Amino acid sequence: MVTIADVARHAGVAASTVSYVLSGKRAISTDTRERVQRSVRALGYRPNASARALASQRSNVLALVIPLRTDMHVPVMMQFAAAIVTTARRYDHDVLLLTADEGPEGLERVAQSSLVDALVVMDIELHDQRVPVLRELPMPSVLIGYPDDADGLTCIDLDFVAAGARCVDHLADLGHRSLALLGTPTTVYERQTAFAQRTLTGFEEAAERRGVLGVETPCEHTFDAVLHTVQRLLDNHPDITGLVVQNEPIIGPLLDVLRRLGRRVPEDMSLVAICADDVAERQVPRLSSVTIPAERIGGQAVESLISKLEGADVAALTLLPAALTARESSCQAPHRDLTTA
Amino acid sequence: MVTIADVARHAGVAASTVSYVLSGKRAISTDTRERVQRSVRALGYRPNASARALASQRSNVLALVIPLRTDMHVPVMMQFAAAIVTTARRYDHDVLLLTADEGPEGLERVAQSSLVDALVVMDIELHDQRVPVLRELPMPSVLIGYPDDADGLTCIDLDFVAAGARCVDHLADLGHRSLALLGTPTTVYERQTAFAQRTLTGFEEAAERRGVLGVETPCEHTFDAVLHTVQRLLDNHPDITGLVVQNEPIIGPLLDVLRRLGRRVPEDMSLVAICADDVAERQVPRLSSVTIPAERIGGQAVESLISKLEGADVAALTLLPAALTARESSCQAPHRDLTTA
DNA sequence: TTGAAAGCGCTAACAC
DNA sequence: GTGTTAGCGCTTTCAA
Repeated sequence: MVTIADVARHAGVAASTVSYVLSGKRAISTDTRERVQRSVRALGYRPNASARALASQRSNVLALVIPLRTDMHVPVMMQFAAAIVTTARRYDHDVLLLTADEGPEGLERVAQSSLVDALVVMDIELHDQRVPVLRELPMPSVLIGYPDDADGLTCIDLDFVAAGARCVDHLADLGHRSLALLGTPTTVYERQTAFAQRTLTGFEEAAERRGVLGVETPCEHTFDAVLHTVQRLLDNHPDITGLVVQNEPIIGPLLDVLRRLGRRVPEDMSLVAICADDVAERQVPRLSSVTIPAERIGGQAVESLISKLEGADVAALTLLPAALTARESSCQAPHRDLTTA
Repeated sequence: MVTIADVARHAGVAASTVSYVLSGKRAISTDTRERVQRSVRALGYRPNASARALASQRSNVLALVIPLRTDMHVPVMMQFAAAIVTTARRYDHDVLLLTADEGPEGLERVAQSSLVDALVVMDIELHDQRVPVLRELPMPSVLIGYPDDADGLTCIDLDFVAAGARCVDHLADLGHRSLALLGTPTTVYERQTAFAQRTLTGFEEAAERRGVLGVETPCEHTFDAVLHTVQRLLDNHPDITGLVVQNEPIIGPLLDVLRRLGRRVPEDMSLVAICADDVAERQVPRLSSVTIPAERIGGQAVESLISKLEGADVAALTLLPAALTARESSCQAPHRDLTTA
């Protein structure tokens, strides 16, 4: 292994000079700098990460806490992870992967052992056990998600309340009077996962405000679950003409089920999804949707963290606006036969 | 920050004694051990990861190189990642997440800076640029995937040649004479991704051996792509009655397309997928499939790596057998009208 | 503009 | 069974 001392000897300078050339933290004469750089290349020197971290009190590693549960095995998680790793690398940081089931102790472990400099935490619940822990940790963190008590924490997320409301408004504007939210699996609500709960809130409030019926139901990922859920929904509420879907894996099956039940999309049933744009666009018909800007959220989470590491202040809460793109799956509500009313 | 010296002082012993209590690397009297453990708890001591890594030459971190490309944004990757992280934690290791597009330099970077002790590399290509690099790296690695020149490397994967062949055999046994492999997107083949190429090989060899027609076609992830690919396939080869699918995201759309084209599954068209079991089981009809044992592969990859770190020899190549589970999507080939032959 | 030297917090060889 | 001590490879203060 090549050490900084080897480079120093080769270049005929002190080890500290090599260090300063590499870090740029003090002025170096052009001659010395070039000599050192040549030696670095000649010897193939790579600074030892542990030594550097020990001396500088900075590991240049961020923790990423991600849910690896089955009810969350969805492509959008990969998009978040990709954005976070890519952005971290741009700021010369690496990413340590933690699963959510390590729990609060996992956060304490990596933070208090100085394995990482900062944390990105996903899959936030409204009353998240990790929130008080994060608050006490001696290092910055960013939550992707918005818990109930976010005091003293930095949160970034899509404004899911607005997302739920935006879907209702879109459908209500088209004349739909009875809507349903087809949500995530039950376990996600039971955990009080923030994005799901907030969407519910937005959906309810908007339905109330617009004076339309708003029914909510969770839905598991199997085809049969989709079939039965939709059947029950339409049996109990035959007037429903508008569906809001927040459940990526069931989108394909759902379209299929509606076809089987003889409901044309959008003529008989309008659909709006909350999902990644590419998912919405590769369906037939292409879905009207509120996009989940995973890249932007992930990228901004890392940038906030880097800013905090540099001592800057960052916004406590960033809720990205929920933009709806109307595509082919939603249209004017079917004409209601007023004589039967 | 609480250091080992603080604990030593509190317990009235030398720092090295604390270290030995923690590591168990030498005998300690019960009395001393308990006193030290009490001090550790009382002070909330956590060993500093960098200091430990620097002194012991072990970071206790594994690198995981995973593809975060769009053509790979599939749940099975999450399953691999989950298994790898979970198993690593069981052996007291953490996982550093690298994206495949860091390339060979990324591997050198984390290895030569001693950021990690060992590497798990996924998404292997037949002629993978990283293979020669891994061979020269001063630390163990395990490939999930099987490149052409695997000399001196440790590889673990499903036996995809056998998987492709197993699907053909299953369908041929049922009397099907014309088969097609509906594969991954073109880019995956262009990169010569190992699992896709080897499946192709197995499919071809088995078709040849069984004397049946075996047509192959890539397929993108959009609904339209599936529709056009299948249409073209059936136009060019109207005799095809058996389909092998190796493309998780299109499974739903494919079933839909076949229905639209008036082909009942399995009566008119038998289907066998190469995918995770849960995906196969949540379709209607439930799919006959060769499972991708992501948990087992990921778990075993980490265990091999841990063994190697401990100096043990491990098998150079582990190909897990391809087991086919017959479900509802495959059956006897439809009766052929011999008069038209 | 550069060098010397003191740590950073831990492990492990050596000594008793 | 336990303590002493010399590093691990780097950063950064202090001094020149």
